[in-house]
Amino acid sequence: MVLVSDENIATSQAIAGELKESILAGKYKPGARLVQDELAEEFRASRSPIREALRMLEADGLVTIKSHSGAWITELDFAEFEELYQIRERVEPLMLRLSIPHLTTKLIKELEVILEKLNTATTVEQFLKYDREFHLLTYEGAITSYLGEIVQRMWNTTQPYRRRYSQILEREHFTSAHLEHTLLMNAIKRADLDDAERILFGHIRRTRLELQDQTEKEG
Amino acid sequence: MVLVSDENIATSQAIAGELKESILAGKYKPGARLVQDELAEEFRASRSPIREALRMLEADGLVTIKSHSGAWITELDFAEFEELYQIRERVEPLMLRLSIPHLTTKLIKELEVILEKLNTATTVEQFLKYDREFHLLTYEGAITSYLGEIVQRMWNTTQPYRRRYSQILEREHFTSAHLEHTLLMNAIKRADLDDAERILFGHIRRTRLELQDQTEKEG
DNA sequence: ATCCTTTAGATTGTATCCAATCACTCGAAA
DNA sequence: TTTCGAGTGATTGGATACAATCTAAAGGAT
Repeated sequence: MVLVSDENIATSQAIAGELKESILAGKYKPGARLVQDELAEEFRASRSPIREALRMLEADGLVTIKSHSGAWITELDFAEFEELYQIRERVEPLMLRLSIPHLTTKLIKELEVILEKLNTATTVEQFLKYDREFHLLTYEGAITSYLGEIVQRMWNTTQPYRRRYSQILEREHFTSAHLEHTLLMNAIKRADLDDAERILFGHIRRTRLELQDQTEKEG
Repeated sequence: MVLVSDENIATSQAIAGELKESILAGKYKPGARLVQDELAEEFRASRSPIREALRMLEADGLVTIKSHSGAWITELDFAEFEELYQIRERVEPLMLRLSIPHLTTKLIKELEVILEKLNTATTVEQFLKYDREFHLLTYEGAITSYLGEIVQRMWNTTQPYRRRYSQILEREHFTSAHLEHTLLMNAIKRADLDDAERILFGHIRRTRLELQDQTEKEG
């Protein structure tokens, strides 16, 4: 990502960035409360920038604020998780379509490296990491103002749940994912927009349906 | 909409709400600067809640904040407008699909009343008003957490531009829209999800392409 | 004349203090 | 035993004061 936009980052932004990293890394669990005073002490700042940072994270969907009450790490029930996946099915293929024509050969090589790591991943944690990197990198070419935000936000909020749910999945799932990722990679290299869209749609949809099945089995 | 959620509204929220109304009503033009001190005076409050309100509006996409510099009413160039329409094409049909099964007969009657007004609208301003009401009401049945936000946000940010661009459109456009709205209404009454999705997709897409053509003609 | 640097004013960002609100405990009454 | 209500401590919301930063204008050098 070529970011030149903001030269002078306010501390509220810096705090928001660090907190975001922590949340995505799983330091805070969904539903965990964030107390302004504690955060202020942790970041050696007053509550003002903390409050602003929390608002920014709320916009990212990572934090939920309730007035006069507090801030919590956003928690999704399964219905909400499913909804986000349905949105992803519709939106990410578009993002991919807008991206592919602008992917450089350098970026495509990078994608192949990550795909290799993804296909040889042995732990769930590795799989999650490279899966995220791979997909988000395929969108790198898209020059967008809003779509990118929406997509990132969905990946952010579903992150802890992807971790949780992927432990349920059968081994079969990962081999399907493997095949789909390879097909996707080929479509990208051919710059076949329609095919790439179709594969990605199917990929996300299949994952959603499998999760649905598995969680129903559990009750 | 049945909203019971927040009992005790903070003043920052109240300010955000009022500002939002003003912006959508066209009081501030896209690109206009919002100075915190001036807003504070206008709302008889200090800058703290103003700053929070601006952050909330930023999340709504109505305002753009640049650190150490200021806040402006979000301004879209035509490419961004087009992008939002492309997202709408993908996302709103889904919203409609989720909504239709939960539409009550009372709501459907309401829709027919608005459709009648829409079809007999004589001014662009009337058309815009009833068009917005009609479409958003067709989504009323959808029980969603994120999708609704996304859709509302897109209607919000494109509002001033729909006004601007619809003055360019030929009379032909409005008759097409008329026909599509009627087809959509019928599909909704039949609860034909696939058909409704298809019609809505085409409706949004056609509008986008016509706007593209017209603006290219102008230069 | 143009470009760069400096400087003053305006505006945003942060710290601190006080007020408003919430949540929870404790106690009393049914 | 349960339920309701008052009171208290903790936490968030808002006001004010000060610091940091940006912007634009003025002046000097090339």
